[in-house]
Amino acid sequence: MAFQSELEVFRKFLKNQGMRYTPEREAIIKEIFSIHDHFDVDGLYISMRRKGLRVSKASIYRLIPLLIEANLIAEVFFDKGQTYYEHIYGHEHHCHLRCKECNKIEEFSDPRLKDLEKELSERFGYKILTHKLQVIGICSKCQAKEDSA
Amino acid sequence: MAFQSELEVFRKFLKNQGMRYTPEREAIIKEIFSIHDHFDVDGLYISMRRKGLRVSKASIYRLIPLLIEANLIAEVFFDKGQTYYEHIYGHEHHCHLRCKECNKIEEFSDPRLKDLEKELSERFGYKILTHKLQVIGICSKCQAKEDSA
DNA sequence: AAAGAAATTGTAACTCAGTATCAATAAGCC
DNA sequence: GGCTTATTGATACTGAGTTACAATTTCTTT
Repeated sequence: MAFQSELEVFRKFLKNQGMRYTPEREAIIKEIFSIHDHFDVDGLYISMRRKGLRVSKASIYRLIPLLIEANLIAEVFFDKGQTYYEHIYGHEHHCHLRCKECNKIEEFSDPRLKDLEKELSERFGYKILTHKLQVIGICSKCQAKEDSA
Repeated sequence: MAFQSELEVFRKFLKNQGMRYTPEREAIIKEIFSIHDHFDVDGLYISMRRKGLRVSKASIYRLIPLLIEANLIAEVFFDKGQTYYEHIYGHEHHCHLRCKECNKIEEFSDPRLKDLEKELSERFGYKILTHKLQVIGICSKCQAKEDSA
C-alpha cells in the first residue's frame, strides 16, 4: 500500500468512528505536522494564533486523544508537569536522551530494547505494547559551563 | 561506613544546607519510609490523618523536593497527571513494567541499560546521570479478561 | 537558660493545565 | 434541501501543586 498522508489516515480514522472532518481539525493537524519537533498544546495554540488561524484551545485538547488513538502522535513526558507530543506516524520508535540543565533532547534507538521486551514478556507473562526510555544527563556544553563556574 | 538510617542521612543533609529538623518533617519521613511501595502525596496525607498525625499538605509538598535532592526518594510517572514517588536510598536502581489496564507494576533491572548509558555517553558527549525506563503492556490476568470479553 | 535571627509551619489565596457544560453551529447522510 | 447528531467556542469548573504571610519554632550565641 502506498504511503498515506497523516490527513488521509486521520480522515479514515474519523469515518470509521462515525466522527466528522471539520476545518478546525484540519487546521490543527496541518499545523501539528508542519512542526518537525516535539510540541505542546500551548505552543501550538500560540503559533496558530500568530498565523491568524482561530481555533479554541478546547478543540486542540479534544483533538489530541484522537490523534493518539489513530497512532499519529504520542505523548512524551520530559519533566514533571510538562506534556509534549511527537509525531510517530512514519517514524521509527525511538528513545530520548535529555540534558538536565538545558533540556536539549537527542533521539536514539537501540535493538537491545526489543530483546528486553521479549524477555520481560516471557518472564512476567505480559503482552508488551511499547516502552518509554528516557536517559538523563548533562550535555557537553552544560558540562563545560559547570566546570568553568 | 555503617548503614545510616534515612532519618540520619536527612538530618545531615539538612544541617549541610542550614535547614532545620522539625517534628513535622520527622513525622512525614517516618511515614514515607514505613510505606514499602510507591506512594503519592494525597495517599500519604490521608494515611497520616488517619493516624492522627496532623501535618499540612503544604509541608509534604515542601519536603518532597528535599528528599529527592538528598537522594532518598525519586519521582516515578506511571501515567499522565499522576505523580508517584519511591524509595531509592538503599535500593538498586530499577525499571517498571506496567499493565495498561490495571496499572499493576512489576519491577526489574537489566545490566544492558548500563552498557547503553555508556555508549550514549560516548556517542553524544553527555555525562549520564540516570535513566527511566517504563515498559507498558497487558498483564496475564487482563489478557484473559480481554479474551473472554 | 534566655534572646534573637532566621527557617518553618498552617491557612488560605492563587496558578495553571486540562475537563465539562451547554447553546449555537455545521458536517454528512438521506 | 432537510434532518440528525457531532463539533465548536465560551465559560465555568476541577485538582495538583505553589505562594504569601502572620504566627510559631528551631538553633546558635551568649
